[in-house]
Amino acid sequence: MGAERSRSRRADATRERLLVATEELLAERGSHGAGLNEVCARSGVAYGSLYHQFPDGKSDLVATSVRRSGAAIGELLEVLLDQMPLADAVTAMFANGISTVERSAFARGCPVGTPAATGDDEALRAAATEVFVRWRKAIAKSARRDGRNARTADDLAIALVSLYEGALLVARTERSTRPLRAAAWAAAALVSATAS
Amino acid sequence: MGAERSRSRRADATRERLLVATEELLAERGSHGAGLNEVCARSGVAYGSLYHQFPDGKSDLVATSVRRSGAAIGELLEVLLDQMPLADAVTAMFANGISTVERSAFARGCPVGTPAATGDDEALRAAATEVFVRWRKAIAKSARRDGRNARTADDLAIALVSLYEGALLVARTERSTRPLRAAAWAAAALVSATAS
DNA sequence: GTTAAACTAGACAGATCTATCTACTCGTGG
DNA sequence: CCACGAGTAGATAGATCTGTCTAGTTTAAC
Repeated sequence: MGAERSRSRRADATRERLLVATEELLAERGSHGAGLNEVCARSGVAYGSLYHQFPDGKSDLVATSVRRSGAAIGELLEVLLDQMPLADAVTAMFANGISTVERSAFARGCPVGTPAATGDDEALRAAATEVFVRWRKAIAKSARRDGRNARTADDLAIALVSLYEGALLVARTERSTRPLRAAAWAAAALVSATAS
Repeated sequence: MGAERSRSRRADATRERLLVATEELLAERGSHGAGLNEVCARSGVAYGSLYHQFPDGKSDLVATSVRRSGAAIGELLEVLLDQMPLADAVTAMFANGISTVERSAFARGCPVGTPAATGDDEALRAAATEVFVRWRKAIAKSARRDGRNARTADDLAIALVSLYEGALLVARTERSTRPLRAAAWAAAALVSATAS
């Protein structure tokens, strides 16, 4: 489908810089707090270039950023789930979350969940939903492989995604990794408690 | 401490209307998305009155609102934990969350977690932290009463709060109560899995 | 090398945001 | 009754936000 029109290297680099800056700002302050002026300032891209790359404006930029961030995390998750048992992969994902908030000195939360929490924009909401569903499907697949029935696997997957998002939110709010460590422990307990 | 200066009935009513409107808007769109113009429009209070009641402006209003919402939920939680076993109280809190998002047609999330997710304001962050700590302490106390050791009780309490916040976020994003129902199931499983 | 399209650049307009300011009304104590 | 402070009211200022516009630069095809 895509029919991705080819873009020049320079344009690709501009898009990339814009998306990186947007992702950072969204993870820090959500969609309303991420102003396009600051996106441009942080990325070093001129205001006009933004509207050339994203003709539908902020809504387009934000939805694209959420999809991109979500896909990156989803790929990591899928690779981990292919390489190790569910419990270990989940632990690794929480460790990744800890690293994210620590590296940013508790400034950044989840680049998907944070904007989704405040979004009144339909494109953003749809993009975040797609991301959450992808994550959940990957987890549920692994959970079924361990012998759980479909319903249990789905519920477990949904709960793990919710726990991850909530723990990131609380950790960032409290400026402590403790919520993420406690959630990682709980996630492991949950995985083993639901083992067939 | 407090030394709460007495206020007239009229002033109290004005404060109340402002706080109710602020709480709604914060639960819908977070702190950056809740404009003071809209707070006034929704509450029917004039702009000037807002700055009379909350001289420190938005920061003051938002932090007060978060503390108030958090205290109300905390009181409900504490009452439930006094009246029934931990597992039942947790289930009731999730049912309460389901009712919240359903009544607002998935427009509103948690009036504490939603603004906290996007807040770059220190007063807001501190208020939300206080609220989370209060909730967690109530849960941990109940968990210890059931015979869990202090560490397990604390970790369980933190995880349950995170799960609640995350499930509200995901449910609102996906416009479905399924995440909250799955999280309620997971919360119950977690409580029973950690029983001594 | 020339030309057209893709891309970059920043000024500008209109809306909205927070905060302040002055004028007005209400309620209560003397 | 009246005077004074508490509270209400909305206009206004200055900053910031999104989106548009026009002009200039780079890239790639011929």
